[in-house]
Amino acid sequence: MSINKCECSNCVIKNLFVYTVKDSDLEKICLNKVQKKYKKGEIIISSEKDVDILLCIKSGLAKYYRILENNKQYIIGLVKPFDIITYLVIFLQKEDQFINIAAVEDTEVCFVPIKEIEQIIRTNSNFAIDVIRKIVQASNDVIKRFTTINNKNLKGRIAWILLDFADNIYKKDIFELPMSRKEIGEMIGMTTENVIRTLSEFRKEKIIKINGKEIEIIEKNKLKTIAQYG
Amino acid sequence: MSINKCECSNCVIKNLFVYTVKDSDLEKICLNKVQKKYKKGEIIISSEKDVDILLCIKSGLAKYYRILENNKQYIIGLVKPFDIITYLVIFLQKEDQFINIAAVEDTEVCFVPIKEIEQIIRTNSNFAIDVIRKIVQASNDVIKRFTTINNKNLKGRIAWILLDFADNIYKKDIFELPMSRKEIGEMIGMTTENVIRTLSEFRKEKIIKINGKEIEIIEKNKLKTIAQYG
DNA sequence: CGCGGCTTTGATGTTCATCAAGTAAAGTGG
DNA sequence: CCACTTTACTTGATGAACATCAAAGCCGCG
Repeated sequence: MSINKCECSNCVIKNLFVYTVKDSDLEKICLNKVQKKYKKGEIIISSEKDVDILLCIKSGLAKYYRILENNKQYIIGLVKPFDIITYLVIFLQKEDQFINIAAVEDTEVCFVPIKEIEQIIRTNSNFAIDVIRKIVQASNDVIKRFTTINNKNLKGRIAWILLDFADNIYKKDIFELPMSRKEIGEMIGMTTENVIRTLSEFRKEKIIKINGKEIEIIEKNKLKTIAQYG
Repeated sequence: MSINKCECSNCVIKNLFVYTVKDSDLEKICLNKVQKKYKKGEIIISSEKDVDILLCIKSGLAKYYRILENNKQYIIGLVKPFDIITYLVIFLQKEDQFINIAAVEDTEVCFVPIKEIEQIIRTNSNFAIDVIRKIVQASNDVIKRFTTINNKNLKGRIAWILLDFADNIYKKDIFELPMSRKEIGEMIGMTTENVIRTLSEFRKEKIIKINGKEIEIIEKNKLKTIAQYG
C-alpha cells in the first residue's frame, strides 16, 4: 500500500460526484482526499474497524465479502472502477459492520473522509437525496444478484457469472478471470472442484475457450440460454 | 383494504420517527399520512408501480419478495410492526424496482408520501443522516441473512428460521407460524416437502412441538446448536 | 358436498459435495 | 538461479443431501 496526494485536475473521481455537488464542495472533497494503491489480495476495509471513509475505485477490482463462522469467505460482490464501494457500510455502527473489502487485482482507490461527505450531505440537500438513491441502488443490486444466483443450478451459475464478467466488468468477450476458481466458488456458492468441472464442460462443448485465467466466450447465445434456464 | 385517517395523538408511528425530527415536521407528516388495512395475502406494494410512499407497519406482518422468471416467489425478508418497510425501495427508478410487498397476516400500515419525507430530508440534515443510517442497516440485515442462510444445510435453515421467529418476531418460544410451509421454503431456499420433513424430524426428536401452524420450541439449546453448525 | 390448495409421508433419482491423487504454477529461501 | 514448499488447478470415484414424483388425508370455502 502506498499513499499519494493525487492530481485533482485530472481526477476521474470528479465525474462521479454527481452534478448536484457544487464546485466549492468538490474543492473541499478534493483537498482532503487521499489516493492509495493496494496490491492484489490486500485488505482495504476490515470488518474489525470503523469505516470512516468513502472509498472510490480508480482502477483495478475489489471484492466485498463476509467471513463466516466456519472461517470461509462469502463474496458478496465485486466493485469495479468508478464505483463507490463503501456506500453500503457508511454510518454503520462498528459492531454491526461485518463486511470486508479487499483488492482482487492491483487497485487504486481514493479516500474521502466521511466527515467531509457528511458535511456536504448536511449542507446540500440534492446531494443527500442522491446519496440515498445510490445506496438504495447498490443494495438492490446485491439483493437481485443473490435471488438470481440462488435459483440457478451450477451450470446456470457459471454461465451467469461469465456473462457478468463479459458484459458488466470487462465489456469484452475475451478476458482474464481476475479471481481464482476458489474465489469464484465463494461468490456463487459452489465448490472449487465444481467451478473447474463446469468450466471444463463448457470448454468441451466449445461454448468457451480456456487458457489458464483467460476465458473467451465463443457461443454467447448458448451461454445466455444456460444462464437463463439453468 | 380500507382507508382511514388515523388518530395521531396516540399514533405508534410517532415514536419511530427518530428524535431528530422536529415537532413541526412531525405535525406535517401526521397531517398527510394515511392508514390502511390489508388482509392476509393482499399486495401492498407491487413491483410494477412507482413507490411514492414511505410505509410503516403498525400491526401484523408483511413479506417483501421478488417474482422470478420461472414465476416462483423468492421471499427476501419479513417486516414486522414498527419497521419502515419501503426504505430499501425509495427513490428507485420504476424500471429498477423489482420488489413486491404483501401482507402475511392482517396488517395495518401507515403511509407517508415520499414528497413529505423528501421535504424533511432537504430541510433537516439530522433526519437525512438518520435515513441513510436506517437504509444501510436494513440493507446489511438482508445481506447478513442471505449469506447466513446460504451456508446452512436444511436442518440448519429450519432451526435458524424458527429461532428467528421466536426471538426477533414473536419474542416467545410458542407462536403461530404466520406463513405456509411453502412460503417458508421460498424464504430459505428449500422445497415445501423438505420444510415439512425437517419440521417433522424436529418433532420426532422432541426439539419442538407442532400443532398445525402452532410451534412450540422445547429444546432451544439443541435448536441453537443445529442452527449454528447445520 | 365437492373442489382446490395445503400438508404429510414414502420411494426414487439427480445433483452436488466430498474425498483422493496427481499435475501445474507460483512463491521462497539458500 | 535452482531446489523446495506451498498454493492453484484438474479429473475421477463415491456417497450424501436434496429435489422430484406420487399418493393420500385434511381443511376451508363457495
